[in-house]
Amino acid sequence: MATIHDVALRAGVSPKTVSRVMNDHESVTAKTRERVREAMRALDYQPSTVARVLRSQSAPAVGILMGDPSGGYQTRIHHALMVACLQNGRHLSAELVEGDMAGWQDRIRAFVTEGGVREMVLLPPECDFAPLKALLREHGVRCVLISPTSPDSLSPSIVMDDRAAAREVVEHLFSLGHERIGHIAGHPDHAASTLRRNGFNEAYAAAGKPRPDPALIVPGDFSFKGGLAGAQALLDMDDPPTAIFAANDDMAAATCMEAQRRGLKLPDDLSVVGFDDAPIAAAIWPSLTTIRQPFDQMTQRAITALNGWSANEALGKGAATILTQHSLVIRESTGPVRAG
Amino acid sequence: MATIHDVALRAGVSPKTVSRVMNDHESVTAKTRERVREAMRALDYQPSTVARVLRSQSAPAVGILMGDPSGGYQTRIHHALMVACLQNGRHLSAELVEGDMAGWQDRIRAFVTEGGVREMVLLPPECDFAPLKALLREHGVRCVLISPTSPDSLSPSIVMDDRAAAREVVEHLFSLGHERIGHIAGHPDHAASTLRRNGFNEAYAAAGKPRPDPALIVPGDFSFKGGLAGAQALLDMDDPPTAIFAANDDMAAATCMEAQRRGLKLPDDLSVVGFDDAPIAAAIWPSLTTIRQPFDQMTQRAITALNGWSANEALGKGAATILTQHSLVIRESTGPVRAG
DNA sequence: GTGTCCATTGTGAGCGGTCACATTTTGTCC
DNA sequence: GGACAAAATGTGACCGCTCACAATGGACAC
Repeated sequence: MATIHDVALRAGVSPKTVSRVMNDHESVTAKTRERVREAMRALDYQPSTVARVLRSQSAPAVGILMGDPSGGYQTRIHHALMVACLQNGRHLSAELVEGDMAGWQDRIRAFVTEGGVREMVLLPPECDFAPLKALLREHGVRCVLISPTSPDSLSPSIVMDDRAAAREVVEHLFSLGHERIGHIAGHPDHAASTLRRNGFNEAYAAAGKPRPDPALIVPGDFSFKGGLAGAQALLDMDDPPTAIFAANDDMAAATCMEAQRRGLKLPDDLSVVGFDDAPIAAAIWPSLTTIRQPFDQMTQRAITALNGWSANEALGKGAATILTQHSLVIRESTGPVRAG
Repeated sequence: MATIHDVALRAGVSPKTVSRVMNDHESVTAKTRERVREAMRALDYQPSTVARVLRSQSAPAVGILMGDPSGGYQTRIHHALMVACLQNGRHLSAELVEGDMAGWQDRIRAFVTEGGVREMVLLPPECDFAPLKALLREHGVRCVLISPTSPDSLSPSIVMDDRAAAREVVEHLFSLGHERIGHIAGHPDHAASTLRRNGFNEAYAAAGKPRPDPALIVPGDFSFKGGLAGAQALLDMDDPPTAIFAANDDMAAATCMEAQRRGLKLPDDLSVVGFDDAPIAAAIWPSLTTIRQPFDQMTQRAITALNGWSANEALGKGAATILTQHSLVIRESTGPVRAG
C-alpha cells in the first residue's frame, strides 16, 4: 500500500502538498496538482482513512442508530443511506440501540468518540428523543432528522407530506367513484397517524363533500393484526365502505386478506390502499396501491444537508425542514366502484 | 478524553505498561496491573480504536457485505450479528454490495484495507462466490460462512440442518393425522430448496410410508407470488392435500391467503407450514407454524469462531462445519386433519 | 560483595496522515 | 534591478497507540 510519502517522493513534492491536493486546497499550482494527481494514479494511492481520522479527530462517516429491524422501516432507510453514502464517497457506521437502553449514554459516547463520527442521521423514534439529541450536540455531532414528530430548531429535518399524500389517496379513490371510504388509522403515538387521518378528512372538504362518517375511521396500530381487526370492524358494518385506506401497508395487506377470506373479489368488491410501499405491497396479490415514501431522496437529501452544513449554518439556524416528494403508486388493489 | 499517557502518569508507569495491561500481557505484576486499572477507572479511560487500528493495522471489527435487504434474510442476520458483536465487544462494519458489481474488487479492497477489517462474515449468496473469497484470502481476511451451498475447505461454515428441519415439519403434520401433504419448493438455485425437499421425502421413508405423490411437490421461488401459484396448483387438484408445507414463510403466507380466498378455514380445512420464522410468520392470521432459523445462535457461533481462530488453525484446516439448532415453532396455522 | 539471570518495566520510533508555522518562490511595481 | 507582498511549498511536531529493543530491578549462587 502506497503512503502519502511515496506519492510525495514520486511527484517530487512534500507530503504536505500531496495532502493539500487531496483536500482541494486552493493554493496549489495547477502544474503541481497535476503532477501529484499523476503520481497518485501511478501508485494507485488510497489515503488511509484511519490515519486521517486519528489526526483530524473526525471521520467521513455518517452515523445511524438501529434497533430491531422487524418493522422494515429502519432497514429500508439503512439501505438507502448506504447507497447515498456510497454515492457521496462516505461511509456509513451503524450502532445498535434497542431494548433496555441501560447505559445508552456510554454506548453513544463510545460510538461517537471511538468511531470519530461527527455527523448522524436520526430516525424515528430516536429523532424525537431530546436527551439523545442533547448528548450528541454536547459532543459536537451534527444531526439530520428523518421524519421527526416535530421539527427541531437546531437540526434540519427531512420530512414527507403525510397529509397531502393521504389526500391524494382519497382523491384517487374519489376518481374511481368511491364515496364510502373507510380508514384504518395508524398507531396513536406516531405523528404520521394523525397527519394521515387529517389528510383523509381534508380530502372530503377539498372536494366539497360532507365530512365523512366518523364510524368509517377505525383505530389501528400499524400491525398486521391491528389491520385485521380494523378491516373486520369496517366490513362488519351494515353499510360497509367500498374502499379502505389503511395507514400503512401491513394493515392494508391484512385488509386484503380479511376481505378475501369473506369471499370478496379485489378490487371489484373492495378497493384497498396502503401507505409506505413496503416490500409486502408489491409482493402480495393483489399488489397494493400505496404511497411510496421517497427513501432514496430522503437519504440523499440528508447527506446533502450534512455535506453543506457550513453553508447551512451561515444561512441561519440550520433548522431547515426539507420536504421530499412522495408518489402514489397505483397497482392492482384499487379499481372503479362496482356499479349499483 | 483521557489518553494512555494520562493513565500512565496517574498510575506512575510508562504508557507501554498501560498498553500491556489493556492487552492482557502476561508479564505485568498484579500490583502494577491493579494500579493501572484503578487509574483507568478514575479517568474513565477509553482506548482509541482509531489509534490502535492505525498502529496495529487491524481493527476489532467484523465485516459484512450487504445487498438489497428486501428479502429480510440479510437484515435479520445483520441485526443478530450486531447483537453478537456488541456482546463480544466488537464492532460491525457493513459494506454495500449489490446490483452491478462493477468494480467490486476495488470496493472490497478499500473496505478491507481502509476499515482495517481482518475478519468477515459472508452470507448467501456471496459466501459461495469463489472470486470474492479468493480476494479476501489474498488480503489476509479470515472468513466465516453462513449457510453456504457447499462447505469451504478454508473457512468454517455455520449451517443449520435444513433436511432434518423439513423432516420435523412433516412429522409434525403426520402427528396431526395428515397424509396428503403438499410441498411448495424453494428457488431451484438455492441449495436449501433441495435439502428441504429431500427432508420432505425422507420423512415418508422414515415413517415407513410410501413415497409421496410427486404431483404434490410443486415448484416455487421463495416469493409471495410464487407461493400463490404453487398454492393454486395444489388446491386445484382433484384430491387436494390437507396440509401444505411451503419452503419459506412468504410462500406459506401466500398459501394462507389463497386458501382463505377460496373460503377454506385455517387450520381446519388446511394446515400450512412455513420455514424461517420471518416477521411475517407471526404477523399474519393465522400465525404460521414454521421452522425458526437460529440467527442469534448462528451469529454468536460466527463470532466465537472468529475469536478462537488461532485455536482453530492449530486444530487443523480451520474448515469446521458448525451445526446450529433450529426449532419447530407451532402456531395457529396447523391443526388436526378434518375428520372424514 | 558481585556476577548472573530472569521477570518486569521503560525508551524511542513510527503507523499515515494533518496542523501551525517557517520558508521559498513568484510576480509586481517603481 | 531591488524592494515588497502574496502565493506556493516545506518543516517539524503530533494525533494515540503499539512495536522492537534496551534497561532496570530483585533473587539467587558463588
